[in-house]
Amino acid sequence: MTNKTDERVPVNQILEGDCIERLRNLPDNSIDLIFADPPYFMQTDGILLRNNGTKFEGVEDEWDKFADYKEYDEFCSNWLKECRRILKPKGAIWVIGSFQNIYRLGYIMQNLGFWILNDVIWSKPNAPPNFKGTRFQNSHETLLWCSKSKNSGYTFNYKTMKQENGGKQDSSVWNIGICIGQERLKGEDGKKVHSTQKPEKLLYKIILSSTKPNDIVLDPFFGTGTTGAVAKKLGRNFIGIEREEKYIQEAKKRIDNTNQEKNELYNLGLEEKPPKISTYDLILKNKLIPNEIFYNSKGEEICKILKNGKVSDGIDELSIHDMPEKFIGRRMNGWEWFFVKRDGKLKSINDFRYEVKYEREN
Amino acid sequence: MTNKTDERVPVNQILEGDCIERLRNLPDNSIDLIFADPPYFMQTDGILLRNNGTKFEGVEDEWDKFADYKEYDEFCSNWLKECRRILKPKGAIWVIGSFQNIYRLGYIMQNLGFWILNDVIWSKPNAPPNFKGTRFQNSHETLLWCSKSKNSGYTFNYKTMKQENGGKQDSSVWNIGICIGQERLKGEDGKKVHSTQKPEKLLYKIILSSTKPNDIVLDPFFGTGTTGAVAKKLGRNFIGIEREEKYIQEAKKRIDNTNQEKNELYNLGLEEKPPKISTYDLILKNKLIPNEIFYNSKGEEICKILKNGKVSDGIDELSIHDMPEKFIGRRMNGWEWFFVKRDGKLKSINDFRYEVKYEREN
DNA sequence: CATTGATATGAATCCTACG
DNA sequence: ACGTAGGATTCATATCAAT
Repeated sequence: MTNKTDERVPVNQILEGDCIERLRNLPDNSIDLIFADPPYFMQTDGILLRNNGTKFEGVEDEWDKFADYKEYDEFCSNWLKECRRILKPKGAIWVIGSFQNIYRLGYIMQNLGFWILNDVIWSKPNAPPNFKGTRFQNSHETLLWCSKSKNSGYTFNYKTMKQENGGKQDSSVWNIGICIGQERLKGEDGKKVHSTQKPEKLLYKIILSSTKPNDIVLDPFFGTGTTGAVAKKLGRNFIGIEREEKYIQEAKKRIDNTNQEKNELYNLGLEEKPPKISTYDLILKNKLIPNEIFYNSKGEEICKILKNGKVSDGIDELSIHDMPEKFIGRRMNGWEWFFVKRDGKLKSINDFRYEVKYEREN
Repeated sequence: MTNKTDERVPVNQILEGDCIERLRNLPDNSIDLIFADPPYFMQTDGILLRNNGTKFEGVEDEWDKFADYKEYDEFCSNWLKECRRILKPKGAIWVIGSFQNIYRLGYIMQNLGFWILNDVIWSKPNAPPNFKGTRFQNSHETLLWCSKSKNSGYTFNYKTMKQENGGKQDSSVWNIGICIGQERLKGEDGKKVHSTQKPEKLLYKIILSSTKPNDIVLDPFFGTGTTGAVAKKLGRNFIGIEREEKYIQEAKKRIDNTNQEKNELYNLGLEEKPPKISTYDLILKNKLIPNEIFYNSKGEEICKILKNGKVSDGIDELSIHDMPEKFIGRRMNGWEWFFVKRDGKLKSINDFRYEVKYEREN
């Protein structure tokens, strides 16, 4: 099943030119996810030497220069407004920054109506040290994940991320190394192509957590196309916007050499909701027997199932979700709380819903 | 040696009443460090809560004063302005918040002229989970450490923090558990006094890293006085501002039951600079002999020391810091780079400075 | 081939006291 | 305020040469 496509939305392409102009050409409500890695406005001056006397090559690019906060704020306000316009109602945006700019971005985004879902910390185990010993080593960057507005929906593939995190709920602090080694794109001179290339693992978590297959992921500061490469691997569509020809060529080459990866996880099978089949349906299908006993997970007799699908403890006739409250003081998901006996063993009543679903489909 | 005290500054007391009013009564340029744990703005229900979960009482009966970002921003702008006014020229401020409010705070602080030195992540290994599985577990809070302005000085006890961090430069991500167990204040009913009391370890790192002994640490949202208790332990002075009588009583009791801890680390011996004794002084003291050879650490002959304290390689007469550039291409700390021979063994010229210092003091 | 050591480098608001 | 001289300062990882 593919998403509906809007012919005005040019997917899997890099749009060359000014970020704000290109955004203005995109239609309202057409993008599922935006990842934006804008200039940070680092405000460094002079040169920084390592303790061994070599020069640290930070960001000296023209694209990171702004006159003052006012000019930077205006620039960001403009591209963020366009981003919000083109997002689908249930779309979301991720923005990355560091302490130099992230407080500008967060403030502006809240004022524009974006709703922060999480701020995520990219903790870098291999960040450069503070050579001069003047502050704490700056070993993280910050990501803002926002829905379009306070009450708008959004995609979050909770179970998929839990699985990826070793079975534990994924948290707002991500430990990911900076992009070095083979992954770091280098030119013929052996120097890094882009001064701030992001690691694919970062984009992997972003895209996997908050898109569905075939969604459209837009990156208004595409650079060397990490967003495009990861989107392609995961079976999502991308749109890149980039001004500099040098980066565009590298990105095209990179994405052409990237293939979609076969991995069932990316199709979000873990996110599938249980089949909508009621206890009454299970009785009609002869999965549950009217008046048979419902047990809890410890094998204690709790109540019996009635032929109308409700359960009774001899006093009250309640839904399977309300009955647990009489025993443990709060409502529960009855599908996971109740068991019946089959061949002398406890069997979750939830299993029967999947059996019926399977039988229907085969 | 104690710091100069300003009689208008009431140290080691809790000032009862409205935060901004109390701040207004403090003199300009009188405080070394501020730690602020301000109310944060919960837009979900329109109620303003402290990070410790207690309701924040603004100006009497004006709850809706904080009904939107604008009013919250004004409140923060007001107390932050006062904080900046009362800070000494080389003073600094730490502010803690979460994603709901930290972007307001950071933006306002930058606009007021505060200069961010680091944003520090308090990563909580035992944070409560996201019960509904709707987002990433929010497992961190953010601290902003700022100097009064871009070029103002500040205190950073680099070597002390490096020592505390197992010999490695301390970083901007701090892994500290939330406050539980014995440390957690509980009322007579056995219930916690605060829902999210700050751990002492957090304040310990803040105060130890950025104050000197006897400095004055002000907390305008004092609560139950974690800042005061840790300041006392470390041999620093505190000033608390708190509006609620209940918390003032708890804080007083707590601080009275706290004692200054004896630990040489807190006196910042590690931060001491080498004695200011020149090579010329060492010649006068007969530690160095005019025209003797200076070696590098490999025992190679580099130059000779002249009677005026400069060194000469037969061509140039330079300082001990400039001479290494002729041999390895960059300036070095000559005190650590040069050696002389005594009893046939290499001896660092730096050792002589400590010898002279010791002889002077005894 | 495995191991060791030297070298290179990464979004950086990176010195400070004194005259 | 500004210039100058003194002198303090680095972590993880990849690569490559040497053993």
